[in-house]
Amino acid sequence: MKLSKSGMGTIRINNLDEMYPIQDMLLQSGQIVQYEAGIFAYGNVPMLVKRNVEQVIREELDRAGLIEVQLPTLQPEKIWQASDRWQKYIDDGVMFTIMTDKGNYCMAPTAEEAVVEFAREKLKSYKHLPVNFYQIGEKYRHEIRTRGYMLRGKSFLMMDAYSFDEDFEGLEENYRITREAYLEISKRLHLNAIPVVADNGDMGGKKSEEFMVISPIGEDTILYDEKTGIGLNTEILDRPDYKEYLKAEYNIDDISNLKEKKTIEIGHIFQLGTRYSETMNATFTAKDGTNKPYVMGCYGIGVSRVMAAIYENSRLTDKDGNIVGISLPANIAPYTVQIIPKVENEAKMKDAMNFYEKMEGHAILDDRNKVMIGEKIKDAKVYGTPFVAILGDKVEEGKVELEETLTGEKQVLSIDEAVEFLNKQREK
RNA sequence: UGGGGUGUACGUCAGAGGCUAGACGGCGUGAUUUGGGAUCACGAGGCCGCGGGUUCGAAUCCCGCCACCCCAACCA
Repeated sequence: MKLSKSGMGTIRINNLDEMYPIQDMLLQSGQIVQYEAGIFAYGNVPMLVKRNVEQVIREELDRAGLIEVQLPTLQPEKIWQASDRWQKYIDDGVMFTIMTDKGNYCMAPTAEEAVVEFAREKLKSYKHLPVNFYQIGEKYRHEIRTRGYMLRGKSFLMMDAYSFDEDFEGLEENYRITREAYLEISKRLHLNAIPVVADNGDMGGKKSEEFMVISPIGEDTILYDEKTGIGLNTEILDRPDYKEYLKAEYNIDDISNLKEKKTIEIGHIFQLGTRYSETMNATFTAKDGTNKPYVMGCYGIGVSRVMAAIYENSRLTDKDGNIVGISLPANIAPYTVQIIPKVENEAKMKDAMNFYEKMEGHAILDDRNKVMIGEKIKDAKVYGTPFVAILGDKVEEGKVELEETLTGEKQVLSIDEAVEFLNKQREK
């Protein structure tokens, strides 16, 4: 991206929101625009960050054997009538509906109905199972209370997967595989997600786990065992038999290690069973020739929420702890480096163009005229590139001064060395 | 949906009955500058959230509404 063509002026950040400083910075610098509570536009960089998050999720789910599909965002009333959730969702007020004289529709708040409709035409025999379909698509929920900018909006990007099995043993396996993939995904996103059993620990029947990332901006609270890394629902302590229960289920006997931690819920996985397949009459032919409802699971990750969490984790501070910018992880940052040439110096400008082209789309070039270099160096902190490269009078020709924004460490490299070094950073 | 907070310029915010509503950024023009948020000059930009009231006079006081934010609740 060339800043001279990006419409960017110079940016000065004022008083930042204490609770969500980075998202406020995105707002003040025009990288996101709020239309009303919970509805945002994404500028180039946040949009690409979100896309990179998607890509990590995609790669890990594909590796785990899930199949990507795309289900409709505009969903007809009839499939919701089939599962008996149309009126419930309207009464709850969470669904955006479109009523026309030729039929009623909703903007997908979730996709259990849509996926059952999708699967029933294909999965007719036990021979076609197991399957786990996933999609990454926009979801719409009329949240009465949105929260934390993009952490909980009315329109948000979600990865939602739905597994289909013959029986509960199959479901257990699909669930286990997806759960493992979730842990890999959270590692690659630099978010240490802890699975927490969501339903009071009543095992058997329907199991569900939330993936919680410890964060001061979290909206939930969990009990975290600092010794074992196990996360627990705070409601567990309300059980009369909690001591025995913790020992039996988690082998925890020292409760003093349990600490309350604020967390962000980035994902949730469920063993659904036959609730949807039965009500929607979606069946397959089993080995014994009888028709049986699918045994289903569903699995969600809040992609835009993950993006927001990554941003809030990427704050750049000065010696006094003031927040001065953003430094994204190199494997998520769409641009690895922001190149700042001295524009008036023709040789440096030529070097910068050369460098920019060799970065093959992974660099921002600050080629704006009439902006002083000092101002550019300051502006370089708001797009979150993990590195800044300065080509000024102080550096000899053919070389760049490369600074890691997070640590402030500087090194002088030739352009080719810098390209190689930066490309390697992205692999991490 | 219960409790709390805030609405004044593009942004952050002053202004607590009195004349033409301010500051600092940002934006525009010109000059001087040019490695860690330059300086000066000039300029554009406001129905002081909306509606009603009190008053000679309201951004300011009163009533109602709306919006946004936060806490609970719910969710990814």
